[in-house]
Formats: sequence, C-alpha cells, structure tokens
Amino acid sequence: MSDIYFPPRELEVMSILWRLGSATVAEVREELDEALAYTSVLSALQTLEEKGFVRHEAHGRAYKYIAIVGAERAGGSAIARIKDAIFHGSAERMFAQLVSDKKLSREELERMRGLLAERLEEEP
Amino acid sequence: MSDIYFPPRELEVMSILWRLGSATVAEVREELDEALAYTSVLSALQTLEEKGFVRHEAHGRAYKYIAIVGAERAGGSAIARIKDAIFHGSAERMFAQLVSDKKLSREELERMRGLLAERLEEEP
DNA sequence: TTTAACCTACGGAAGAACCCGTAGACGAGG
DNA sequence: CCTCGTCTACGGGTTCTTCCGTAGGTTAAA
Repeated sequence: MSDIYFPPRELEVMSILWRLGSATVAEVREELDEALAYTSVLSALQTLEEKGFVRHEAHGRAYKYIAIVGAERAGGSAIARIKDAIFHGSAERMFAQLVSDKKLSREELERMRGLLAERLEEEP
Repeated sequence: MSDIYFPPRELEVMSILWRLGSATVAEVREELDEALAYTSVLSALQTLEEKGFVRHEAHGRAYKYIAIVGAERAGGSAIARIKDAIFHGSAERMFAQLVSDKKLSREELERMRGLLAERLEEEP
C-alpha cells in the first residue's frame, strides 16, 4: 500500500479535479479559493503530473487534466494516516470525533446508522 | 478556527507526544520509525515549538516536550480538511470509507453503533 | 581535576513546495 | 499578413521542511 500524501495546495487542486472529473488550467484556477497566477496553477498541475497523480489530454487548444488516483484511494490513505497518528490507531475514536460535528443532520446520522448496520451484517 | 496542519515528519513527532504525554528528545527519538540523528529530532521539536504547537520544561538535565494543541483539536481539523477536500464535504462518505476497513472487529463496530445511538438521541 | 557522556543552540545544506514572469507556439479576427 | 488573446514550457526566487554537524555548556564518574 503506497501511502499517498498531498501538501496543502496540491490537495486543493486534486480536490477540484475529483469534483469536476477533469478540468483545464483555467477551470482549476477559477475554482481555487485564492487568486493565483495562471502559471502557478499550471505549475501545481505539472508537479502532480510528474508525481503520477494526474495526467492530461489535449482538448481543443488547452490541456484537460484528469486525476489518476481516485478520491477513495487518497481518502483511505489519509484516513489511515490520521487515525494512526492522531487517534492512536482507533477507528472508534476517530469516528467519535467525526460524528461530534454539530452540523450533522438527523438524516445523515440515520444513513450512517444504516451503513453501520449493513457492515455489521456481513461481519461473522 | 485556525486550521492546523502538520507536515509528515512533524505529525509523527506530535503523534509521539500525544501518545506519551510528554517526552525528551531522546524518548521521541526512540519512538521514531526511522533512525534519525539526535539533532534532527531536536530540530523538529524546536520547529514545532516555534510554531506554537509544543512547549518545553526543564526536567533534570534535559528538556521535556509537551504538546500544547490537543489531539482532538488537531484531529478535528484534519478530519474537516479530508472531508472537504476528498469526500466533497460529506461526513457520510467519509464514514463509509472509515468503516470499510476489514480489520475492524465486531466489538468496535458495535461500540460505534452505540456512539451513534447516543448521538442520535441528543439530536432534536 | 580531567574525562566522558549527554544536552541544547546554532547554522547551514539539500530538497520540496509554492509562486510567478518571460518566452514562444498557435489560432482567431481584423 | 499582422495582431491579439490564450496556452504551455521553462527557469528562477522564496519559503518550508528535513536532516545533520559543530560548538559549547553541564553533570557524573574516574
């Protein structure tokens, strides 16, 4: 299991690609919180490409960038890292922190309960 | 909500401090996965101190380092970041990934169910 | 007292991350 | 054809991160 890790800015860019499916430099730029120079965004994407997390296709005149690593895989890696480093490896504690968010709706909580029930059924 | 972020090595050091409560440079060094030079560990701790995440007390001849930011706070921040960037802000999806871990025991899953039940009761 | 062991402070090298300007390619519109 | 706008490649500056060696202080043992 190669462990994936994204520094802050690269994570933000990956996030946009996962959300949009694919995007040109200009589109990524628009989605960013901070206003960065065009070439700064390009650089970030090229760095990600060099690391093998992203690829590009010609799309009209511009390149379209596409994430190679899936959000699930990156998510799994991030969760494992946080769980181990911060919650002493306890999924339970991490879960407690996750559901302590006051903004969670009853519906979301109930869907979680459903997921958990399913998961418990397949457990021997 | 100042957002806390630790680069890989610093996270590892913080993890040790959270686990041990407090530790000297030598103790942190022993706990590290990789064998680093004594001064490398010291540097990491000094960096963390400069950032305000850690403080030290004299303890015999050596310094004892103590985490100032709690694991819960760092955890909350990390979870929020991952949730937003990777799971499109969905706690539910993140939860699904969290419980997809095959190594989770029935007991852990049941305790999660308990936590969730509690959380649901206090929900209006 | 001298020596050895251990500790911190300091500085710096090397690489990663971040940000951007310039140069040059290419097509659209005049 | 010429110009303007858009795009990528390239290079470089700055800061952050990681790692360590050296210097110098303090304690404990010989």
